[in-house]
Amino acid sequence: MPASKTRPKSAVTAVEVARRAGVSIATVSRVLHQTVPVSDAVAERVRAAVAELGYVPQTAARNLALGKTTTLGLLLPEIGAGFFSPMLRGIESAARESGYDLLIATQHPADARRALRRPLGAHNTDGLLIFTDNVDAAELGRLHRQGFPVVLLYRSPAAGLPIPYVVVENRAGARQVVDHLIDAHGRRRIAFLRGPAGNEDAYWREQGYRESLAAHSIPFDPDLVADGEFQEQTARAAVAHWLATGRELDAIFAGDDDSAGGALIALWQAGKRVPQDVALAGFDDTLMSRYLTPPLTTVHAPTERVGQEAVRQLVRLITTGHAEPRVLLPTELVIRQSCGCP
Amino acid sequence: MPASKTRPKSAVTAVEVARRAGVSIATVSRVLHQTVPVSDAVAERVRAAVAELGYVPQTAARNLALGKTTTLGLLLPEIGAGFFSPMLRGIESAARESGYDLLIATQHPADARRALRRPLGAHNTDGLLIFTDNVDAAELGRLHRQGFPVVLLYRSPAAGLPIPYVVVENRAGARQVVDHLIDAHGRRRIAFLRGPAGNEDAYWREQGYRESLAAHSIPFDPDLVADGEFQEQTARAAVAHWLATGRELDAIFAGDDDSAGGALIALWQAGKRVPQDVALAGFDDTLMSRYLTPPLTTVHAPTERVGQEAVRQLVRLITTGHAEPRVLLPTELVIRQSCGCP
DNA sequence: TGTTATACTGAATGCGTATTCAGAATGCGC
DNA sequence: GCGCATTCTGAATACGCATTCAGTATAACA
Repeated sequence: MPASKTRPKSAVTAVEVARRAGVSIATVSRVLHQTVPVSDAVAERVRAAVAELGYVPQTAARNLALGKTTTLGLLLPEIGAGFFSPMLRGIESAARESGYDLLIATQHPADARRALRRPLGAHNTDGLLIFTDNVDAAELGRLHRQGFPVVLLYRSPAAGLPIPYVVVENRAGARQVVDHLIDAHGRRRIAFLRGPAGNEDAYWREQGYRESLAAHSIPFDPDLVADGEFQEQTARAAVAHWLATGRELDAIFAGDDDSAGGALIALWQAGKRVPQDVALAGFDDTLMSRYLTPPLTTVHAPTERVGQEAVRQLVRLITTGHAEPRVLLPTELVIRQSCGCP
Repeated sequence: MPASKTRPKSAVTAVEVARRAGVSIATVSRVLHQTVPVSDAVAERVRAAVAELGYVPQTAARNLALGKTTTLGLLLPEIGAGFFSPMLRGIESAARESGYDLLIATQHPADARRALRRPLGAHNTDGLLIFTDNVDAAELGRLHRQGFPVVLLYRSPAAGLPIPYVVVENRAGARQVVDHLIDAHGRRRIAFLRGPAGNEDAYWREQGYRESLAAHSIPFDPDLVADGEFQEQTARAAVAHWLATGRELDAIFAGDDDSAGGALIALWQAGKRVPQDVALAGFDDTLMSRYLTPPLTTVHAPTERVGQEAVRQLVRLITTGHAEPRVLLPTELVIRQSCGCP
């Protein structure tokens, strides 16, 4: 009896249920899964035994026999960053609706050994939702080659890898806010707080920004672009620097709401009025944005839906082998007061 | 070959590694787990085979053989409520450090059938972190009787159940803020926005509030207490009602930051200045609180540490069979401007 | 060189469930 | 009342890993 002392003997097994009901374990299984008709009398006896003993099939054994886990893996860069909350809710609810459990793991930047120790939860889950830039293309390629179901969130796969992904309309959203700043409020010196280099959201938001300027014949001015890194502190410093060096600007489009918050602080500290002196807009529509003073005009990203949609695609991929190659969710301009609207 | 068509044949098993390395599966296992010395030559061959084949032990089989899952279950009432973010981060990081995976589930109020279908992840995890009021005492008792490791978060077990739990110093924290409003700012008509009935945090915060009043010989006035339900909307309505009916008050202690946010909106809409006319304080120190105008004086709840500590205790319980019956984490007064401080 | 201790290794077994395959019980027609 | 089709049911097996038990080769010693 290997490991007999470490294993809790309390667990009720199908054998005991079978003995109690006077049948074989095969019949127990049949009653539980309704796969083959079982005579009423026997079924009733089995059900009674199950109830009395409080029998619950052992997940590990079930997984082994079935060759699947009914579990979805979620790989995040770090947890609890505020931004993830709605996404997590979407993922959790969609997973539950589909009957899947949710296994969460985070991948920290300098944590390569973990990937070695347990390659991304393969064999541990039926599929993987990946939302992190720290999984390199090679790793993704490996998973894909093995036919392991993967869906990417907020990120497209490296060229050539046909891995389904779910993203939001960053470019169009950015285009819309900047258009609004120009068209509705007549701003033309619009600065941009860029996101982290290599970040896809950051890239497309900048594209939208440039596109809007171009459409309004406003020349792109590199002096009006700085790195906000999607971080409050960095953004604050960048804006403070602009103001200290007398940079002329009448609006700021922040790459995300966090950096918008930082910009707001810097503007306030420099005695600039928002939106009178400088109009401000962000991106994401996080919880915080409506609590800022003035409330932040921003672009709503359907984060919760991203989570739901990703789960939906992943489940499709697992069950049917096919999924939408790319799901693009619309963003929506949310007008509050920081842009100058009443 | 049962289920041969549903099971992916791609998975590399220990048998293949063994064959390739010219050894038995026993030796493969020995090399991987370093339990028994293996000659260098053989070990090297095995390691090479593992690398070439990309072998990863099948979790389900491993769990079955070992009788444990190395996974912690987390049961939440609902996910992504902002408040959970830091807690989740604490839980995740602590779990990872201890080498455990994290399985997340939510328990929705009217979801009794789920509890029947799969009783709380027993047989699925090695232990459970429970943070919800929807698990009744009977269910907890059942788990405890089975010897299944459970730790409660932000909640104490029903009387008599010796289940370890982790909570924060609600009473002392509340006492401190109210003391501050009275001592530092001379407020004496201090209203209280109570949390949900039956919620433990809500209960102890009210106790702290009453205690402070009593210590300052201020009579408790039921007219200055209303249900904020820890919700912005409800709190806003309650405060609006107070103001509309001319209730006299010079300060509001909100049971949590969300209701403080609601109170702030109601005060602002009624033309009351904060903190000049009415001082305001909250509880929790959520991300949002420093973005309010004026920044919210509140009580910092060490939410992330609660998560970490709960995991630590749960792991102790799993590995040693014992844990601290009760962990009480300190809160800390965070003074910003909404109370009247400069 | 023979003997014993030592260091490794492989065959066999158990974990608990789902499923297959063949056999037992039941019902039907004649 | 017998044979045959039809339902049901149980024994056996596979899933993949970890472990035990019984070895076999090697080194140490006399």
